[in-house]
Amino acid sequence: MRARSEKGEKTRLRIVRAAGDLFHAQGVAATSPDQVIEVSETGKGQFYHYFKSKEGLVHAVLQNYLEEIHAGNNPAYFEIRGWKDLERFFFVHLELQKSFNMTRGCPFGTIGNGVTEKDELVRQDLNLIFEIMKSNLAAFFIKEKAVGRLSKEADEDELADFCIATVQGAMLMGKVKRSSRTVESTIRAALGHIKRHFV
Amino acid sequence: MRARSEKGEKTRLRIVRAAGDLFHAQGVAATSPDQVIEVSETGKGQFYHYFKSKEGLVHAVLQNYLEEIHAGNNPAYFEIRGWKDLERFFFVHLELQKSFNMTRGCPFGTIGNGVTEKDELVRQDLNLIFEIMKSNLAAFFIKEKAVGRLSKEADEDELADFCIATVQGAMLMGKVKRSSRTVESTIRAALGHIKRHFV
Amino acid sequence: MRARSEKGEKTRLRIVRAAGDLFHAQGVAATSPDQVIEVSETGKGQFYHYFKSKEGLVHAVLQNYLEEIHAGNNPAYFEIRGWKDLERFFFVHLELQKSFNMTRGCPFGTIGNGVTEKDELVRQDLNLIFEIMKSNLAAFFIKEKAVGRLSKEADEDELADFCIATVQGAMLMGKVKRSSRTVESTIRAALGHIKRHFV
Amino acid sequence: MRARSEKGEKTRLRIVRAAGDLFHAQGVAATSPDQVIEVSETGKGQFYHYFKSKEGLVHAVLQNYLEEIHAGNNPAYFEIRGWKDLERFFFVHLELQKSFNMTRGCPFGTIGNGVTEKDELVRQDLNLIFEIMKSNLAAFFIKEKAVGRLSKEADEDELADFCIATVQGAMLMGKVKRSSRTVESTIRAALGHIKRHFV
DNA sequence: TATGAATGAGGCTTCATTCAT
DNA sequence: AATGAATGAAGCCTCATTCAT
Repeated sequence: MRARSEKGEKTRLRIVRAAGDLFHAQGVAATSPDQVIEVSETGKGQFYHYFKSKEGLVHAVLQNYLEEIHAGNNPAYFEIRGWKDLERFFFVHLELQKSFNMTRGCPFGTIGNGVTEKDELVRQDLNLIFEIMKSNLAAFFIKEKAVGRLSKEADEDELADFCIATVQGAMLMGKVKRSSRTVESTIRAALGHIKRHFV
Repeated sequence: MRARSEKGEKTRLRIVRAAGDLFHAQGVAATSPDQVIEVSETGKGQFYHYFKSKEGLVHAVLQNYLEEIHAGNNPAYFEIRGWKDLERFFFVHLELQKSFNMTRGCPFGTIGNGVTEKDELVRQDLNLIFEIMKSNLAAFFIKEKAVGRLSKEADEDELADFCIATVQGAMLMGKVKRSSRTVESTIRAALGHIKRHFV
Repeated sequence: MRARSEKGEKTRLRIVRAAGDLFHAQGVAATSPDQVIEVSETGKGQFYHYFKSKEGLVHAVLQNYLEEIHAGNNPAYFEIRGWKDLERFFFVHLELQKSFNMTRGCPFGTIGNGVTEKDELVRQDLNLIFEIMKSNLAAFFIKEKAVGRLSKEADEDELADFCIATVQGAMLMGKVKRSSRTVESTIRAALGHIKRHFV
Repeated sequence: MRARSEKGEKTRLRIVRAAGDLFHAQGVAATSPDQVIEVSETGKGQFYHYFKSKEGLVHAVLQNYLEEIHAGNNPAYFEIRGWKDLERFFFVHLELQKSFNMTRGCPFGTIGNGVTEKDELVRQDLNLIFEIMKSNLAAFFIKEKAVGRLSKEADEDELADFCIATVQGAMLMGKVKRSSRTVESTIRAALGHIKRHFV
């Protein structure tokens, strides 16, 4: 029983991981079940055994990211406890991008970009992920305000949204330019902007 | 002669416009030549008469944007002469997005996000467009610095890149959230950041 | 298991056989996958499930001929043990052609004629088939020489090549002329030539 | 008037020559009007101005060969006056093939190979060309018999057909093998066979 | 004579999914 | 859980031809 379900998990995970990587590299629309099947070394039947459709797979990939985030297994998501962590939040994204030679953007941004009006489910999945990211950032700002390090006028939610948008925009530009330069300068500018609200 | 080329141009333009809109709405990967053909009300053969491939069409669409920009026919691209124009630069993007009920991002960002390593040509086209946008913004900052309104320490190129990345990120988030709220707050934050460099 | 692979084999074979016949009738270039699909009564997907491309199908058709030859199931390929068999080798080809009312040539010659520089794989497949044919003929000549019935001066390989070229040329002319007359006379001349080397 | 028709002739000829070469290289079925237009550097309209269809073009190409033959401008067709000329007839074909690095067969054989039941016109064109070739060869044999150099039992027509079939078969095999070796040995064998009928 | 726009059918291949074992 | 056969729509592109100028 154990062995069987373990093996099952493994196949499912293999598919999810292969799909996640392909979605990140080429986007959802450009990735076919066949490709995922090939990369994950599974069979056609297994694919539709675990996922009811391609959209279901996108959902599963996103769920998997969520689980990683909750379990603290995702290198880009960690609790932000201090200013250093905030800086790390920005630079961890740059490093991710660098590790792909600036050929990819943010996995979520890439998926989000392809979302159309018929992909409502996926859009909500992404929204949730970004909300969690935002809460994490906002929580930090709230705490900083509580201890008086962050100006009372600062809106913690807006600051958090600003961080995320800035990272997304920077990564997108980094991908188009195939260069980390402006990613870095944009990140530094964003950090500079936030710092101004600190006393 | 005239008439002929006029008619030809018309068909070609119809295709380019239909494609531009579809790419903006669904991304390049999710848009098929057949769809473009249908929307533009052309024949299959005409498509490949004017464009050697789908990639060629993407290139043509981007070239078309460039021409619009150069001719001053693109509502989002105008010379930035003063602070008001800079604000307008940001808000014009938000208005564009609103006009599609927040279901779309930036046309260039959307295309850029789908770019992979094999779309080098398209990537360069986009790069050029963003470079022109950047020059436009940087020129404004340079002038402001010259007249002493912008701090000497400010890096005009970095400020320009920051504007673009910020707009791109904001629009992407706006699309995922289907909401203009954070787009607006992000834009305001960005403008606030830039203002700080002004005396 | 058995049943599955049997059913699979059946579809695959149906396609291969339909393709083999169409290639023989019209040549490879004039035969479309769609035609093969229609004649074999399969689905579009199945075609590409079993063959990775049209060229792959040509390869498979040729492999299938090879298997028939090895298994002794091809009426045109049988071990040549005596002079009667050699005559039969020639006339079996004429009969094949007659059975199609002189509208077709040799299946291999027809495919071979359409080969271009980019069809290297197919060319090699054909080469192999002709080599096997040649070995069969050469083996006969070697044996005849061994027992002293064939002149010592005769080159067995050249005789074998002569047989094959002669059959190919005769069939091609027979097809163009839509007549068996010159096929027959050419075959007789070739046999006459070979006989001269026998004592 | 002159100038116009001359220019016209030139365009037509350019198309015919380009087509002839492409047909020889890839066969008729694999050659499209577009390709011919491109290679001949003409326009679409010109193509259908001079030829009513692709089949019409094949016909024109073959007519052009016929004209060359009649005018004595085709290097492979010359009056056979003696044994040396007969040898030359064979070797001129081998040389042609060698000049294409053994990647092509006989132009007529290649076209003939693709002929199907619906290409009756083309088949007859080819037939005519082969008949002319045959007459040329047969005329030689008749003369040789008349002067007593060729045995009375020899059938001049059959010998002529044998020559042609042999050359066609040899060239086809040469193309498949990408080698001149067996072409040469087959040609020599054929010449040897014919010589036997000479006294 | 010449150019090239227009057309629609078809060619080759992949996609997304379901089904049978 | 796993395999892979089957299906048909669709995707990208070329073909052969006609038409307008």
